[in-house]
Order: sequence, then structure tokens, then C-alpha cells
Amino acid sequence: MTELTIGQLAAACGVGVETVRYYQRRGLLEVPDKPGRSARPGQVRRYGEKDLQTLTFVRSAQKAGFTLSEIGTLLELDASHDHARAREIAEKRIAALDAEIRSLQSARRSLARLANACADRPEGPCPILTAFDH
Amino acid sequence: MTELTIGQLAAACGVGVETVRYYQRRGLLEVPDKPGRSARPGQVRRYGEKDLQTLTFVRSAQKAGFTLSEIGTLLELDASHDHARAREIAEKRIAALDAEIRSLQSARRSLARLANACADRPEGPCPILTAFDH
DNA sequence: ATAGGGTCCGTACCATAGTACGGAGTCAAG
DNA sequence: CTTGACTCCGTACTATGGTACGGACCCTAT
Repeated sequence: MTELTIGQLAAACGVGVETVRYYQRRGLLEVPDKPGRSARPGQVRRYGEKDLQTLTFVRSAQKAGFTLSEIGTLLELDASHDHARAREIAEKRIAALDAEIRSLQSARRSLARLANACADRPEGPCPILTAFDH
Repeated sequence: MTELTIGQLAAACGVGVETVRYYQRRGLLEVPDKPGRSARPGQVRRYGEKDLQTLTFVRSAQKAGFTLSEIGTLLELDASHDHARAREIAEKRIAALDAEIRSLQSARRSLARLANACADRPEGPCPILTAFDH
């Protein structure tokens, strides 16, 4: 039985407490009831396995480049077991990632070329600074 | 002699007028004097070749992933012909681009794997939605 | 000379993803 | 039973890169 405080939950996923609260405000994470009279003394909210999973999901999905609002959608699809839509979203994200990767690679190539040109030519106008000019 | 209005300048670089003004506020672009008494009637500011080049530079550098404030620095280095610092910044950016590319590629790989798994298995829990859960 | 479009300028607002703050309450250890 | 750490909650603020608005003015064509 994992019954974490918000701070422990946050620490378990390497985020700040404020970030957890922010996700709650965004509706990504539930705000558990305080164990009012049901389960003993507690006046602070307790978080369980489910919350830990959701928070981990959010962080992982962010690493895959999903925005928090896309992640919200994915969580809904998870709740409704909507397979097809989830794959659709994943494939859109893959396409977007491909485009991003291509564009970063092309930027990287031209920048590397410029930096080399600059290293080769310590005198005169800097190629890095002039190359973008037209 | 290119003597553009702000709207023409913006259009020439495919940005909005408000964006040009924003760059001016950020100090990336100069606000030319109105041709008060010097050059005839004009009460609207006119932009020349230099502004066009600077604006083009800003947009190109943005594509290479520089932030506007890095771009501001580059423009200063351009003005002071500071070769070495410009290359230093470029090399930092290349390293950052490499890191970004690697991380996007890894995200892309796991997402693609998940989407495939999902396509292969139209029944049961969706791998995309469960894979991030731990 | 008047209508329309464009410019000028300040200020306010947008989305994204948080971070910070402050006061009150709670909890566990000494 | 007090101290110190943590929680709760709302509100405000941050950075980044713009976008929108509104009134006044200018400029050009008819």
C-alpha cells in the first residue's frame, strides 16, 4: 500500500510539488479526498499507485513531445479504452517528430558548416554572422 | 534604393507588422527616424536594405534554434566583429541541437514501436497508453 | 475633399509550462 | 508541547514569442 503525501509523490517522479498541483489544476491528475472521517485521522491528501502511474505517464509522454493538452486527451482515451484515436494521435506525433528532427538536422548542418568556415578563416568578416543575411 | 514601409518590410520576410514592432521593442531591429525635415514629406518611417538584412538574419537564426536573446547577442557581435565569441555561441548551439536531435530520435523510436504494437494488436489494452505507466 | 488603407504607439492579452509567495493548518519528533 | 517541516490553497509572477486592440494620424486615389 503506497500512501504518499504530495511531496513524496512529486519526489518519486522528480518534479516539484508545485508541478503536481499544476497538473491537478490542468485536470491531468486527480485531487484525492482528504481522509475526512472515512479512513482515520489525516488532514492531508494521500496519493496512491494510480497517481504515481499517471504522473509517470505525463512525464514520459512529455519526453515524447506531447503537450500537456495532448496528454490530457491521451488520458481520456485511456479511460475510455479508445484504441484507434490513441494510435492516430501517436502517428501524428511521430510525423511531427520527424519534421522537427529533419529541421534541426538541417539547422545543425548549416551551423556546423559555418562554424568550420569561421575556424578556418580567423580574419575578415565572420561567416556565421554574415551567412544568415540573405 | 529600397525604401520600405513597415508593412512592406514585414511582408518581405513573411512576418506580421506586429512581429517587426516586437523585434524593435526587443532591440533587435532599429526604429528608423521619420524623415522629419531632412528627406521630404514623410511622416511614416522607412526601412532600407540593412533592416531587411537584419530581419532576415533574425528569422534564419531562429530556424537554427537560437532564442531571440541569443540572436541579440549575435547582432552585437556582428557590430563589434567579435569572431571568437560568435563561434563559441554557434558551437554551443550545435551541441544543444545534437542533444535535442538525439532526444527526439529516441522519443520517435519508442513512439513508433508503440504505434506498431498497437496496430498489431487491435484487441486488449492499448500499448501506447500503458507503455508510459512505469 | 473624402474614403480607404496603412502607419504609429501604447497597452493589454494569448498560450505554454511552470515557479514563487504567503498565511493557515497539520504532523511527527524531541 | 513546542519546533520545524510539510501541506493546503489561492493568487501572482516568470519566460518565450508573439498577437490584438484602439484611437490618432498619414497618404493616396478617385
